[in-house]
Parts: sequence; C-alpha cells; structure tokens
Amino acid sequence: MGVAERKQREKEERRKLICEKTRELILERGIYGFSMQDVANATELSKSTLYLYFENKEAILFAILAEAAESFVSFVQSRITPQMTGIQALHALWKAYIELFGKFQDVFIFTGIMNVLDPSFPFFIDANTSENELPHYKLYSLITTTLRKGITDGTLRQNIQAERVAKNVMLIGSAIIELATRLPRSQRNETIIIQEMSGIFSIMLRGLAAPGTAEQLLTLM
Amino acid sequence: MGVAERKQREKEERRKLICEKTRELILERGIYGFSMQDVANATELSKSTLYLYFENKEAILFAILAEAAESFVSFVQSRITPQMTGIQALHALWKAYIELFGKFQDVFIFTGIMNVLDPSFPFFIDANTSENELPHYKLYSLITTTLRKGITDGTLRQNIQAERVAKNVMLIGSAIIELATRLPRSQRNETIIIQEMSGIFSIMLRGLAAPGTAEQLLTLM
Amino acid sequence: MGVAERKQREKEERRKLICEKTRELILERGIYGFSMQDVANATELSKSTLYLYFENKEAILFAILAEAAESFVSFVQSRITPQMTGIQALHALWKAYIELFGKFQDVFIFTGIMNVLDPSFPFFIDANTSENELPHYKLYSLITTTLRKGITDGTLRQNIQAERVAKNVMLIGSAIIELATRLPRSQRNETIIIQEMSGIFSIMLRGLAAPGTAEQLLTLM
Amino acid sequence: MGVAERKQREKEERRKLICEKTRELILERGIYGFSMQDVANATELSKSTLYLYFENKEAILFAILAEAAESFVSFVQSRITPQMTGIQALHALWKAYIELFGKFQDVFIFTGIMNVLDPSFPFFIDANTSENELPHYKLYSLITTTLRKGITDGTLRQNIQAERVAKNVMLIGSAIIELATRLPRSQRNETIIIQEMSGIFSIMLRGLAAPGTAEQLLTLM
DNA sequence: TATGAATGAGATTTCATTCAT
DNA sequence: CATGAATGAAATCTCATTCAT
Repeated sequence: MGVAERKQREKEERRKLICEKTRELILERGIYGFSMQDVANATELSKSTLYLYFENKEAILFAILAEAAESFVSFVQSRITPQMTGIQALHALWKAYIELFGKFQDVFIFTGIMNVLDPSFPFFIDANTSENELPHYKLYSLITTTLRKGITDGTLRQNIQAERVAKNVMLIGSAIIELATRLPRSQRNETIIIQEMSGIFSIMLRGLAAPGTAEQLLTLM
Repeated sequence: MGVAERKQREKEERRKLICEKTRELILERGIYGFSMQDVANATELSKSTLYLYFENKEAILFAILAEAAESFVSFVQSRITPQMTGIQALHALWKAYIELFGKFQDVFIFTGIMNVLDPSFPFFIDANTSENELPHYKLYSLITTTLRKGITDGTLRQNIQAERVAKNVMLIGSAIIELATRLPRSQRNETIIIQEMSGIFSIMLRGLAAPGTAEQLLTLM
Repeated sequence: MGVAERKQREKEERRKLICEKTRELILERGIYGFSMQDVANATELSKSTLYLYFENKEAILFAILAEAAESFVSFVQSRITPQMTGIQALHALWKAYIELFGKFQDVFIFTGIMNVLDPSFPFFIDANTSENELPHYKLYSLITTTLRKGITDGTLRQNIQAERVAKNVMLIGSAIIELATRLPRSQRNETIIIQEMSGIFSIMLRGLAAPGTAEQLLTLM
Repeated sequence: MGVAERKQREKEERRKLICEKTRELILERGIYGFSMQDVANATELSKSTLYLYFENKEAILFAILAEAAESFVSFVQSRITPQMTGIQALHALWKAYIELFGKFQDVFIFTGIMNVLDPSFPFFIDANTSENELPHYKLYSLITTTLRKGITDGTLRQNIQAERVAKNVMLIGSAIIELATRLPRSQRNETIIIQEMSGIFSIMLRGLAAPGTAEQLLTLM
C-alpha cells in the first residue's frame, strides 16, 4: 500500500532535485545564464523529462521563488516579536535578511527570480494582486506593517509614508542582490556583499529613525 | 594630405552613428533586447560593417559607456561648485542625477552598460584600475571626493567612511536604474522612477547628514 | 468461467471508452490536433494503458472509423426502401447524409479518419479489398447499388457508369468534410457547411438525373 | 556596374530555388510532411540561411502560393475569350484546370497551400479581403464572373446564384486536390486523378447548364 | 493488468560572428 | 572600405512510444 506514497514521495523528490540543481545553476551563472539543457545535464535527466515536472522554464523559476519566499518570510518573521517597537522590528528584519543571505543565499534566488517574473515590482504594485498569488508580496506586506508600526509608536520619523518607503526598501534589497547575482561566483565574496548591504541598510535606518534613537539600533555591522 | 584626416573623421563619425543608434535601441528595449541586426538596420549599415568599427558587440557597449560616463560626470560636476559644503554638494549631485535622468535618460545607458561590462563594480573596486581605463570610475571618484569634503567640513556625519559610502551610493544608483531598465518602455513611467529615486536618496541623505542639518537640504522631491 | 467473459467485456468497454473520447477530441480539434496524452487525459487512463488496447495511434483511428462507418451506413440504409426509384434513393441518401451531419457530426469522424487511413480511396479502389476489411467500402457499395438501380429504372441518366460516379460521389462527400474539419470549431458553422453540401449535391443530382425529373427531387435545401 | 544586378538576380534565384525545392517536397510528401530541415537539405543550404530569404515557414508557402496562383489564373484566363458564352467559358475553365494539372501539377500546390493558409476559404469569404491580398481570391473572382455571364446570356440555369455556386466550385476543386495530395507520390496516378476530376466536373456542368445545351459542351473527358 | 517515468528525435526560430568578393 | 551571404550552435518545447515495476 505504501507504493502510491513512495511514488508520490519520489515524484516530489524529483521536483526538488530539479529545483535544487536549478538553484545551483542560478547561483553559479545568474538567472539568464542557464538553459533547460543545463538543467537536464545537472539533474542527469533528459530535457523532455523536465517537462514532466514543470510546464515550462518559467514554472521552475516560479516554484523556486515560491519556496524561497516562504522560507525567507517565515525566517524573518521568526525574528520579529510583537513586543518590539517599529524601529526594533525594522532593525531585526534587516539583520535577519543579512544573516539569511550569509547562510543560504536564499535571498539571491528570491530576488533574482522575482525581478524576472515580476519586473515591474516594486515600481508598480498591483493592488489587485494579493500575497497569495505572487510570493514576494508577502515580504512587501511584512515591511509595510513594520513601518506602519514604527510610525505609530513614534520610533520612526513621522513624515514618512509606510507604503512608499516599503517600496523603496524592497527595491534596494532587490537591487543589491540583482547586481550581486551578476558577479561570477568566484568573485562573489559574501563578506563584501554583506558589508555593502549592511552599509546601505545602516544609512537607511538612520534616515528613517526618529531623532534620538539609540546608536546601537542604527547599525547593522 | 587632408585625405587621411577626412578618412579619420569619417571613421569617427561612423563610430558615433553606431553608438548613437545603439543607445536608442537600449533605451527602447533594454540592454539585452537588441541584436547586431537591429543595430545594422538602425544605422543603415550592414552587420559586417559594424565589425569593421567595433570588434564585437561588447565593444560597442563599452564605447557608449565611455561617452555617457564622460558627459554624465561633467554634467554633475557643473552643478557642484567649490564654495559648496559637503552636504550641499551631495544634495546637488543627486539633484543633478535625477534631473539628468529626467532629461536624457543618459543614466540608463550609463548604468545599464556598466552593470554588464563591469559587474563586479562597485562590489570590488580595483585599486589598480584608474579612472582612465574604466569610465565609471570617474563618477566614483567624484562621489568619494564630495563625501570626504562633507566629513571634513562637518556637514556629514563623522563616523562614515567616504570610500565605503561612495560604493554604497554608486550601487544604489546603479541598482535602481538596473531594475528600471527591465520595465518595458511603455511602463517605464519617468515620474514613478523619479519618485522612487528621490525617496531613496532622501532617506540616505538624512542618514548621512550631520545632525541639525536644515530640512531643505534633506529632501529631493 | 464467467470470469473470462467479464474480462473480455471489460476490455471491450475500455476500447469503446477510448474510441468515444477520441471522437470527441477529433470533433473538437481536428484529426491532427490531438495527442495520445490528450486521449489519456480524456479517458482518465495512462498513456501506456492506451497501448494495451491499441497498437498505436493509427489503430485507434481505425477502430473509430469502423464503428462510424457501421452506424453511418446503417442509418443511411434505413432511409432507403426497396420501393424507391434510383433517383429517389439517391435523393434520400444525400438527405440522410446531411441530416446525420447536422445531428451527430458522425460524418466528420467517418470521413476525416478515412482520408487519413486510406488516402488512396476513392481514387484507387482495391478490387481485392472487400467491405469486410475496410469499413468505408460499405458505403461505396451502397452508393454503387443505388446508382445502378437508377440507371436500370431509367430515373438516372443512361450514359453514366455506376462505379465511376460512386467514386466521384464518395470523393465529393469526403472532400467537403475534409475541408470543413480544418475550420476551427468556433468557425465551423453547421448551417454554412450544410448549405455548401446541399448546394453541391443539388447540382450533382441535377447532373445525374434523367431529363424531366420532377423539380422537387432535384433540390436538397 | 552589373554587380548589384547580378547579386539581385542571384538572390532572386535563391528564393526561387527554395520555392522550387519546397514545391517538390510538397508534391512528394504533402503539405504537412516536410520540415525546414528538409528544405535545408534539399537546397543544400543551412537552416538559418533559409531565414534570410523567408521570414518563416509560412512565408515560403505563401510565396509558392502566390506564384502558383498567378500562373494558374493567367493560364486559365488565356483560355477564355470575351466572345465565349457563359457555358463555353465555364467549360474552358475546367478544361484548362485539368490540362494544367496534367502538365505542371501546379494545381496541387495552389490548392494545398491555400487550404492551409486560409482554411476557412471558401466556407467563409471575407468581403474585406481583396484579390490583392490573398492570391486565391483572383480565381474566385474569375469563376464568379464567368457564372454571372452564363446566367445573363442564358447558357446557364437561371435559378442559380453566381456567388454561391462559385464557392461550391472552388470547394470541389480544392477538395479533390486536397485528397489527391494525400496520396503517396508513387500512387498519385495522374490519369486516375484526371478521370476523377473530369467526371465530377462533367456532372456539375450538366447540373449547371441550361436545358438543351449541346452535349459536347457537357463533357470534359 | 496498469501505469508512472523516461526519453530520443525532431520542430521552429534566433543570433553573433566569419568570409569571399 | 563595405557588404551580402552563410552558418553553427543554441534555445524552448512537443510527442509517440517503451519499459520496469
């Protein structure tokens, strides 16, 4: 009786294998730098077999994005508690972002794919698109909420607009990663990228925080 | 004897023509969205002729980058006077950046190509590479100088490092443009992109400025 | 012992299911417009299972043809009675053809497949092939008989040859349908196709009838 | 100075070569039975080279159709003189059709491609499409005119409608050829096809002619 | 018996680059 | 100097059929 389940599990594993290898390819060569043939070679499957598991190339990207988004958002969320003030939450969010980047480079995947599948994001945010449809909308919501909280509790500057700044923040995050993805892997020195991200986020934190915020909340290094 | 010179001049004109038309193509369709055939059509030259003037596709991009960098930097420089304080100069620099974007979209070209030709910039700044070799290094120098001035004259925060922040700033600029280039031209609404840039630059200005800076120097809108 | 029979019956039912669903697919998308995967989906069987019941794709078509031919011929035959004169029978035959087309579009199936499986029909009629082997030969026989009767009883022109004209007639029928099958279903307006068939059959009836035939026997509209 | 002209001529010859070889392939294997690779092999060009001469596969078909239509219509027209009565002209038209078929099999090409490029023809005749755009519309016009003349001069039956019958006629012509194209070339016995065409056209002629038409105008054999 | 899984062969199309004239 | 012509390599995707379980 276990047969069906095993099959199911194996099928799931194959999908995972494909995603996994594709992830590696993306990390290695960037989002544009791999073909279905490459994926076939990496997985030791035939090209046609790939199409048994995913409708087309984009569908693979989407699956990877969805999973990365899921784990990304939940990781970040786990670092934010209800007791935190807005600025604390924002600080924690960015810390988590950087930490996660260092650990899994999930952020690479997340952002790289997002930029391809939904290139108008975050320039245009489709009010009709809910978080359920496009994975990265979850993160946008999380940031907006965090900013709103900080404006309300007075730990962020009063004259900012949560939605607009959330867009700014998403764009910055995307963009850094986007550029980093371009680097050939040999040059893609984590330390340097993390330094860059920390630097930018620190400047922005300071630019967003209410005057008089404790120095320790303003640096991410 | 004027013959050789005329030839030389004509050759130079052809090169300019090719660059000019390629620029238009890039603006229209993005850095990845045009082929050598497209350039040939636009210039009314044959594809093979293009190879007489440029070794390959990348060489065209490089030439365009060089010219865009030149005009970009000199425009920005024209807006900065020696009398300005550091924060004033930084403010002026970003104002110019935004203005130039609105006018010529030169920034698109500049950044888009830079990101392709020198993807490790600004993550890695090659100390051996002088401004003379890679066009965009000029802008980097300009920003570094400006920041250094601000640190010295006390209009910027004292605990920032000019080189590091200059890298941050270059990266932000590149990145916004990079993402914007992805938008299909129909969606590439200048107003929205400018809003986004202004928003981000404002936050960063505030994050970099010394405490007590006049509000009017902190906003770019 | 009933087991073997049940098995046999079930096998037969599966075959029917496959044929039935394939018919629907053909009507929907034309004879070239469906894949074995489509059949598998429609029948809720696996692709491999299809190959247990039919040697290959063509074999499915053949089976459908056989069944369609059977029901087609018997329907037409039911409209022809021994008392009818030749011209009456021919008139009735075409009326039935058109009616059947309007009702079940069986004719589509019949002809479409015939044209694929036996493309030399009716150009070459294999004297060694009996009605038992190729399903559409039944219809050919029926038409020949009808024409012969009309020549004998003087209601059709005397200088026609039954076999030859039967071929002409089969070909016309096939051909109209063949072209109609090409139409995307949305454009496959029954009314228009019926008009076209009626028009052509009317002209041919008039061309075959003995002089002085009553006008009402010469029109099919 | 003749260089440009020679180039032009050679280019034209290449196009012709491609069309010619494609024609042969179609005659050999039918309209669906050849790939761009086949054309490449037949012409001893590379696949990519084909795309220098034709935008895509369909464009090759269209070019062949256009040429076949041209020569077909002009040949037919050459056989019709203003002095002819309607029935004489119709008779001549069909004679020419058959003769041309026997000589060049142009009709094959003409009809086969037409059926692919404009499958709704002649079921739906687009009033907005002029003869200039789709080559086969020329023939349709010619037939309509001929029929109209016959109705006017009393040599055809009075109760037919020129446009409707023209559609019938085009469809019959298309359809016979369409079916014949299916035949493997080895079986494609001209004599038999011609017999079939003659038979059908004769029946239709008799169905369209005014009563009392001379027998010799009613047969095409 | 039934099927999930796999695949080879093939289809159309694109494009940077080379080379003879 | 200029170019028309050519092409190899690659990309995405489809589909009838086979085979181990």
